[in-house]
Amino acid sequence: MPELPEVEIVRRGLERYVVGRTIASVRVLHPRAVRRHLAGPADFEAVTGGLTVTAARRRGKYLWLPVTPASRPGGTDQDDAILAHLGMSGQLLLADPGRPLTAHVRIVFAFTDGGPELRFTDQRTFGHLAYQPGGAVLPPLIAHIAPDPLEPAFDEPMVISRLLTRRVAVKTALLDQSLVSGIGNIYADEALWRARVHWAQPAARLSRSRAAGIFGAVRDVLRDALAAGGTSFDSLYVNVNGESGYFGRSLAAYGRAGQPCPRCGAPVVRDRFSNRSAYTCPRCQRRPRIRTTGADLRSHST
DNA sequence: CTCATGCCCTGCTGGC
DNA sequence: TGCCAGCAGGGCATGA
Repeated sequence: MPELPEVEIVRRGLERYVVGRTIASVRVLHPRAVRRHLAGPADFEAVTGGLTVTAARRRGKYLWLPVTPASRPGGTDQDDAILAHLGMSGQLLLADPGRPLTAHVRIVFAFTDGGPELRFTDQRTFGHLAYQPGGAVLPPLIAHIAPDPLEPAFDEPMVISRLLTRRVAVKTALLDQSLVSGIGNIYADEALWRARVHWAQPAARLSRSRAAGIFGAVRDVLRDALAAGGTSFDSLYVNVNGESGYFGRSLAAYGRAGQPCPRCGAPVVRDRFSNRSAYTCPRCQRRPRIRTTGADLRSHST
């Protein structure tokens, strides 16, 4: 559920409320939450205790906190980092230390100032944290994650060139985090709706200008969602203070099967798309005559 | 390298 | 009322 805008909202909360503070102790309450920290939960607790958080960074849907020994404030590019991915239902919530733990709290960070704890809460446990030595600039675990459309390193002409070699559906390519990061099911559908391109359009059959239109729409929808505080369907996605965003009411296609397209009024259609869903306006987004291979060939309207 | 598939996980919903 | 199937879905391992 959390995609780039939602993760960025969380990052800003961490920047405001956690950066500059020193971790006193860490408790891992569920080992799965640190499954990618190969040395295990006890090691995660041991290595993170006593460190000062110097920044809050993000690429795509990943975020990380560069840390430095409390004795050496400031931080350098060689510092380590605590990497986080929220998965489907992960939250990083501030809570006063006296407050009882809510359901699904997986990791608790307490700070030396005695102020609010940081609690990694995750119902479905698809999210995870890991300690990344030398990961301050770019954690090794995410070296394969491509720049996202809102960062300076995003090279649109290069990404379009790569996109145009893919024979999969354009939506499949947009969801490939090694091509472009930060886009999930919601914003892929919303961007394609804005660009008037059908999800099943083979990427390689797009014109370069059409592809540029898609990335323009991607940037627009990500920025709009960010300005609205992100998309929340329920209490699963919230910022560090537990507050919901309100972009959900601005969605044009995603989750709106049977409801009128805001542009032309035709009922939005839901298709099966590799064990997920794809929402399109059947009038604004014409289905390609030639379909792509594999799962896309077998997809069908419901 | 590209592409497809299955798995991880819990809570909610709808059908019977 | 209870049970179960289906759905939500990001990322990674695996195999072709």
